[in-house]
Amino acid sequence: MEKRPTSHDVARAAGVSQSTVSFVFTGRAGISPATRQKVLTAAAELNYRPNLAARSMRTRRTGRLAVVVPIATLTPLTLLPGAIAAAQEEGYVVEVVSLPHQMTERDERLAELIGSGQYEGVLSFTPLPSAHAGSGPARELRADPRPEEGEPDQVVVLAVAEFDDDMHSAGALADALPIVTMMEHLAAGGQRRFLHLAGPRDFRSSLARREAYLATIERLGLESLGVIDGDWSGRSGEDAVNALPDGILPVAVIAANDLIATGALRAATRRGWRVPEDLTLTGWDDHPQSAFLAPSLTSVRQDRERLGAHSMHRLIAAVRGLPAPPAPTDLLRVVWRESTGPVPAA
Amino acid sequence: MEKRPTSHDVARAAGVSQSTVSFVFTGRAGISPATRQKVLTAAAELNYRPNLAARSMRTRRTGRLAVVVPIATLTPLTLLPGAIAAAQEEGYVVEVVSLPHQMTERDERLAELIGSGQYEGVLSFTPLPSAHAGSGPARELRADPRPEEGEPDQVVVLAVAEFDDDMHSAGALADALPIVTMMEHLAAGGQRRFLHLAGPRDFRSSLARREAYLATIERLGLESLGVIDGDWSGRSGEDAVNALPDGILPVAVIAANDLIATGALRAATRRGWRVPEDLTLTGWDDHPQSAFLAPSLTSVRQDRERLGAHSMHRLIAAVRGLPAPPAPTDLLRVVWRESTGPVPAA
DNA sequence: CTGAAAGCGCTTACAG
DNA sequence: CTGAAAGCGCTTACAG
Repeated sequence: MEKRPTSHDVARAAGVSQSTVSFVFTGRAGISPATRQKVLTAAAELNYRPNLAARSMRTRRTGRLAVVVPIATLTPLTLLPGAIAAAQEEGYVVEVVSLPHQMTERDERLAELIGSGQYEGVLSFTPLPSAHAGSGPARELRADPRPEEGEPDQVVVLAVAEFDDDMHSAGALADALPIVTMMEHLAAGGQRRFLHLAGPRDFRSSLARREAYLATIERLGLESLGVIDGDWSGRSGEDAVNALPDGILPVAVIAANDLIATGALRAATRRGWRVPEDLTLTGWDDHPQSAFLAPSLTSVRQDRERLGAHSMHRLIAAVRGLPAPPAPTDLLRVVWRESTGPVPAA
Repeated sequence: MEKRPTSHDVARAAGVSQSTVSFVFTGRAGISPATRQKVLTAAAELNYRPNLAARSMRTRRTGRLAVVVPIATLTPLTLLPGAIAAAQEEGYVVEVVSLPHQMTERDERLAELIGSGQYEGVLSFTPLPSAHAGSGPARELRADPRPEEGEPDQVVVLAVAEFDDDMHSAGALADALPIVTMMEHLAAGGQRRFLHLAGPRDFRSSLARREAYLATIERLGLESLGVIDGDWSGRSGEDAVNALPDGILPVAVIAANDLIATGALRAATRRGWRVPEDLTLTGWDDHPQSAFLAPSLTSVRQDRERLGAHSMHRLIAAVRGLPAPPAPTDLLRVVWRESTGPVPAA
């Protein structure tokens, strides 16, 4: 195993100075095509690649971004492929850092990360402690670009707490719009009585769905049996439906996610309620299994790849001091299935 | 925003030479406790942190590992948290790199990655092209440690194609053992007729389950209706059960994963077959929804966090030239539920 | 259009 | 036990 060739080696082989080699590789203007070609040929021959540590030392730019993920939750991981691909396209490398669960440790680790000088930006898939919101060496960005020029040492920290800010900025309740769509469809089909199996109150996505439900009940003059709080789990859906009194059928159940809906379906089946004749049911997330339940579950599909890519583009824009890119639209789509009766024409 | 302090700044503040500061931070022996303390105090005051790019340039070690994930598949992502945490504990930083789907592009990108000099090791969650197996600047390691000393420039590339090698090395069929466990239990309960809904033949995990199924049929002298190939999808499970002739009940269906099992359950329900009375059913993966199907699905739970951690430890051992750590055991556990009848006592 | 030279912040023999 | 000095491989004014 020989030593890696350096720009000096390339320079010698090409018969030019070392700085010329550097100029070629940094794409600086003013190198004659002939020289450029000589350098490139020599470099290819030697299998030369610039040493990025050395470059980073001079430029004081690392080209690295960190993505912070909570170790316990897997859901945010599904955003990773899109985010990573987006960063790679922009010439960044992304490191995934997992944060401890315990609050104080977590804050420490995060502070260390931000202060390490290793990253130009940090994207958090988990809510940030308030200490990092707008103070200290880091700033939490919402939508505004970096205000000042010429301070590449500033680390941009961006929390993507479920992308709520962005989605909300795209129009009130935009992120819960499918709830409205589904309810309107069911109401048009004759459903008058609704029930919402909600997620936890401390998730903004959960709150948005709840609000969309309530607003739609109000607007369309429907009857609501209420909102039953849950914790995203199948158990909470099952318990909720088991606790329902007899004689409330027919009812349209709007669950906050597929897991809750699956639990609800299980309970309804056990009680001998027919779906969709007695009870219609909708979920959210479109898990792979949902299409194969009996009956198959109407749900909402999210383009998580585009969502991940968008969040990364937002971070990179902030790092570069550019305005935030527009939030993507059409990320959500209702997938109609048997649990809501006849499938409407697309 | 001031400049980051350097070791010179710390030296000046502590009244020692710059090399002494370096010695303290690299943990070199032979620094008096008093001096050490002075340096540490000054460093803390200035909020000094060694510049890792500079260090990396001198030491020629990057402290960075890459994890390669196929962009389209999310399953391997569930191994990430464990792998990342393990690397962090060992003092490495891990970058996640997504590979293009197209074969030739993919190989190029991988070669570039390996040759980039940026990583001390590469862990692949996707099978590697054969070109990288044992030739070129990279080596694919299976279980043997790095043979030679003193060549830190060598990049260790480790493919974790479903961890098959490792699992197999832990004992033949160890990774499909739960299939045996489940079949023995069902046979003990009186089931004589079995059917296997398999996954694709080009997955080693799928093959192992198939072999375990066939071997157990043979060993216990059971009747097998055959093995029906599938593609891991719910559709393949649904189609398989729909295509079954009448009059084969009772039958014990062993599905290669939960998705196939969910499709099979749907079809069985549609045909009016009672589960578990007429047909018992098992899956694999223990998806969150599986516990809330009606009936709930017996499945196999994998400790993916430990699996991810193990693969990372294996890579790190190889990078350091140490022997491979022993493969973890007890990573798989059968979760008994309604779809196989009365739950056995734990 | 090209080159000589300084310097980014460290580590590490080497000398004391 | 501590320090002066070389050098890792680059980028970038500066001079020609």
